[in-house]
Amino acid sequence: LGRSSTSAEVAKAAGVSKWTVIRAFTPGARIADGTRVRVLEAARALDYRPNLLARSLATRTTHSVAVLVDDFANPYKLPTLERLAATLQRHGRLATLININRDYDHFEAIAAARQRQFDAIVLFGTEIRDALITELTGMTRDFPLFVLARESTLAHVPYVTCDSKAAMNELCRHFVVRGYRRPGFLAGPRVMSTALGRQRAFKAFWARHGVPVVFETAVPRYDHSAAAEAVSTYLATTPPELRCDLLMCENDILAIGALEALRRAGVGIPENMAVAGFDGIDLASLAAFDLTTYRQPYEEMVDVLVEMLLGHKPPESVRLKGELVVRGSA
Amino acid sequence: LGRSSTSAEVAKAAGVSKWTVIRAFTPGARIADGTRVRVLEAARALDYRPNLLARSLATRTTHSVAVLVDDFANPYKLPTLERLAATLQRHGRLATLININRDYDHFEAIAAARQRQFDAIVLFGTEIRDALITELTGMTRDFPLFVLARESTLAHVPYVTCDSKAAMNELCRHFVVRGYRRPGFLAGPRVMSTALGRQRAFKAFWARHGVPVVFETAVPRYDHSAAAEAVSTYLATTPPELRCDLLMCENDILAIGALEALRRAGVGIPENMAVAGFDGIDLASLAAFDLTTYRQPYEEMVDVLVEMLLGHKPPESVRLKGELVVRGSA
DNA sequence: TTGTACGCGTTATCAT
DNA sequence: ATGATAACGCGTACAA
Repeated sequence: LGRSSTSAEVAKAAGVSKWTVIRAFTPGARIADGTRVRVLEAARALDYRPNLLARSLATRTTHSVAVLVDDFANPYKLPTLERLAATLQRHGRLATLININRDYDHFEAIAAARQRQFDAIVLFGTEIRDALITELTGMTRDFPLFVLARESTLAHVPYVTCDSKAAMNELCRHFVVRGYRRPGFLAGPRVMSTALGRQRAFKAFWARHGVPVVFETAVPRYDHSAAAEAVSTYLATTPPELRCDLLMCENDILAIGALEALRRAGVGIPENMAVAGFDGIDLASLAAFDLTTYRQPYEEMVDVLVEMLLGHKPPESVRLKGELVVRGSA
Repeated sequence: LGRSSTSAEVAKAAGVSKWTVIRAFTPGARIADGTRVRVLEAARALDYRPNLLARSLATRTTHSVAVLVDDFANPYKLPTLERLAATLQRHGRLATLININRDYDHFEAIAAARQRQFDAIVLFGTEIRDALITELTGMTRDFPLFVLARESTLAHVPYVTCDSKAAMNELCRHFVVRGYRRPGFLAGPRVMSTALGRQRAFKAFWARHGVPVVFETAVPRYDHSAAAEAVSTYLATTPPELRCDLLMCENDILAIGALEALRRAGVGIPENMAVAGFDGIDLASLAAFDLTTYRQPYEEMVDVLVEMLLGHKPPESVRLKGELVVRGSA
């Protein structure tokens, strides 16, 4: 990226040794004010900037973290990525985005991250079995791996997520107050869904209240059309009196798909069937959706994650509380 | 990221010199089959992987590119980022996401990218004056800088965009056929809007047809609520008979905001006012929006960009054709 | 305060 | 085919 000058060149220009140049750029290094000024001038003239690659090779730290993502269909990932990148940047770190897909799996990603000497790896809501993580990280207890927006059952792999239990309790208490008594749940892909624990918390709540969950289904992708299809099928195969009166969806995208199907079928929302989502994506507030949802505290989640990443905070799994957002759909 | 072994360690284990170890990992290097096998065995036992940092220092190429983004409000950026990351990965490159914002401007980003020896920089739809780019890249003609989803007027800075002129012509021909004769345009922030050239192309079309554009306004952010507000104001201050009968919005997010305001005001869509967007985001297809739009060929855009990035294709600015998607809103 | 030697882990090139 | 030397640009430790 453009031939830049080296410390040796600046040294020659300033009439000092290259190590003195390094010192001029090292905060808190013992160097005479006079020479420092002279060096900085020469450096500016030559547009010198320390080569961070060489520095990393020497210091064994790259100040860059790998962020693994496998589902780009959910809009909430965008502001989260934005916040994550910004927060890391504020601390002098850079985030490298690694797309996990059919052609590039977790193995390859982690191998690449190791070879490139990343300081840490963040699994951002990726679908992966915990056993696989253990295998990938080679059983190492101090492998700098963090999970964001998903739970892990591995004690040595800290995660930061939205507290599903607290969220579901708050949502369901609201549903109870509103008089809903025939709850249903629309889940996403099994592995991911399990790691989120939302369905579990949802069922636990109603079980405690002695209310049966009358409908449960899972769609293969976090995709509004998949959700719409599932709901359409449900409506087509279930007479109105047997249907749920409240459909809790695992995330907002699924909820939006559900709304679509209900509207198409002429089912009144929320009179005939209420709908709620999860995440709190920006678009949920549109009148077209008016979606009741639970907002993930993604800003705080990112902040906590980065603190752990930087070692400012001990690496411990954290579940953060979000915020119930009541709108017209439920 | 976990202490990995070095070529020297493998060398000792295999009873050869470290250069022989390197050779075993260098495709097309002259090495005896026997020793190669022996080395690879030792390497596997020690879980050796070449340190890409050291390699980069020696080869002066990092195989990683910086992607600068400043607006995360537009959902179409997510699939584009997904594709960009995936395509680069397929070629052994990694994409580092740099968030441009109030605290971290283009200067800082490009400085960081240079210091970290990125192979190239991609400006992904960022709002920036061309003059500033020249300043940032130090007038260098061969600075590996590319612009995605935006036009640049700098001859030495290649860009890849959706052809605004072709797109607007296609959209407007459709509008003409449908009988719309009072066009209006809702634009985004000025600098960015100019670089997109959509408004210009829109006006040019109607000028050629001798039809005046009866409404033009710009909102300060690409944000649905800003758009809704602007449209509400327009409706409040303009009697129905003076209003445009077609509102072309610079992107889908603005269009969705416009739809919101029109619905709230009880304006019939498309009878009283038709609405069209641009980008072709996934959600535009929802019945709640049913938005006529123009789909950016983001897959192809990314592919072409990466080809240029890798030097497989000469770095030339390209305008690609997208696809008109006619739906109920216009 | 400043200069020197050496190491970080690889690649390129030359000598054997 | 293999080993040795130099170089990539910077950091650390130590000597002057």
